[in-house]
Amino acid sequence: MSQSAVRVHAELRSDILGGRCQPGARLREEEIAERFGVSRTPVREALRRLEADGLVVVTPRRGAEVVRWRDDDVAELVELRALLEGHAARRAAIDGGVDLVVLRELCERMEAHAEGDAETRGERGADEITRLNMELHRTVHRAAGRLLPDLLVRLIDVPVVRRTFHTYSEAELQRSFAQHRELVEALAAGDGDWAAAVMQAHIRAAGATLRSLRDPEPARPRSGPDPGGR
Amino acid sequence: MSQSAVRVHAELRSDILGGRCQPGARLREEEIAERFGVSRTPVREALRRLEADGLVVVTPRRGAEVVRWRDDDVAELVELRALLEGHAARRAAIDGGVDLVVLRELCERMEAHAEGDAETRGERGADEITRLNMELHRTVHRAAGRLLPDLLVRLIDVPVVRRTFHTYSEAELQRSFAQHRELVEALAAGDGDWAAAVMQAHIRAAGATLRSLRDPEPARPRSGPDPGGR
DNA sequence: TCCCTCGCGCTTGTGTACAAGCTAAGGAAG
DNA sequence: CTTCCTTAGCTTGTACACAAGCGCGAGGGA
Repeated sequence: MSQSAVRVHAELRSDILGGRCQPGARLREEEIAERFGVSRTPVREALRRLEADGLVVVTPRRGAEVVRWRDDDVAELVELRALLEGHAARRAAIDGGVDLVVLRELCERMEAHAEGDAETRGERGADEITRLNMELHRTVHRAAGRLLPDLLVRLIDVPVVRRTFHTYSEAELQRSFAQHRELVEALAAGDGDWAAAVMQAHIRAAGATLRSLRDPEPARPRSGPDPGGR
Repeated sequence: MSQSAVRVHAELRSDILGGRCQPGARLREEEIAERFGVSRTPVREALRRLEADGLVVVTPRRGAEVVRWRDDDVAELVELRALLEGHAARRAAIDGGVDLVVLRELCERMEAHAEGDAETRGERGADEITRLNMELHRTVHRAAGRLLPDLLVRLIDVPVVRRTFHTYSEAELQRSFAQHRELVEALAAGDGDWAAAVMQAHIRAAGATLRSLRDPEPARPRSGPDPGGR
């Protein structure tokens, strides 16, 4: 799985996370194989890995399709992230094995990226901020243990989470940055409870944005099974 | 992946969980293919799924080997199980969507299996108790959400956890059963904090047994990187 | 007009052959 | 005798071909 399969996996993953694949879209093996100029074998491998990542659902004789997130799933997602990332922050603060220099640098780079006017920043800036933010969180997770990061992948590498920063208002963005700074401060102080609390607030704030975003969005006509068609 | 791959996956999984595969043992594709009378293709699929389950580790050009658990991994495992299963119990108690009848029946069947003398019970009885216990826990998880059960699979379907009941003393077994009963009572009462506390105690008690078990066991000479070979 | 059934086509599941890379053993040189 | 290099074998990665199942549409009958 070293060469082709890895490439296909990474590419498809990026497509799904970046929203370039509609939720529910079928992923036919041969089509993907043709697109990447490889055979179906590495494609199958990539799809199975995406399934393990929780990004696609594969049904025995029907193939793979991009996973669809329901509203209650999103609510549970936020709940579990708050629980686990809060725990991660506490452990990182207590164990003291987290690299504060790296964290502060990530904070600075994020803030620098947001410096420009929100209008001129565009999608590209939001993508970069998203990347840096995920890197920051991941750094905390790694400091908290070996099993935890693998568990959190399924909760964080999710389209729904990935798009959050694209929708943040200026105020929400600033609050997010402030929470990052406070988190670093709590970690530096070795205060587990403080770190956990900040992280929980951070996650739940993002959750609130997500919720308000998903309510008023009738963009797609067929968002559910149409009830009685006549 | 519907027929052969599923069978191979299930079989290998059972072997690993049952301790019939040494941790660190290499799993060569052709060997397995021959054993099951299939080609390497479904075997590869099964191995990738086992990797997703966290039961094997596959290195790019070296193939798959049964995962090895270090002592700190086990400690973290207990920590995370206490956190997540505690949360699951709380949610199940609050939401009230858990089937108490099923839970009580599982309790009864477990206790019935333990009725016989510990000597006459043997391995077979411990296996059955393990199965029932996992079914009980899983029932609680399912009542707590849709994402949580998938997350917990990686923490529960683990050789070390699976073997717990084989090592319980009579007293530990009875305490475990009592905690199950108390958990059901807390769930019936809809008391989230109570349920979470019982579950946490239940998990951590098992963790203590695990710890005491792994300390005095110099069975394998090479348990670590031998320091200085001369 | 509606429903049931038959059959065709598309997609995935599996088997097989070949290519590529890693490991380890053996030989030659210092 | 030790060490490095070469080569051979083994194992995984990929391509390709065939088999099997499922869905969907067309056609016929009630």
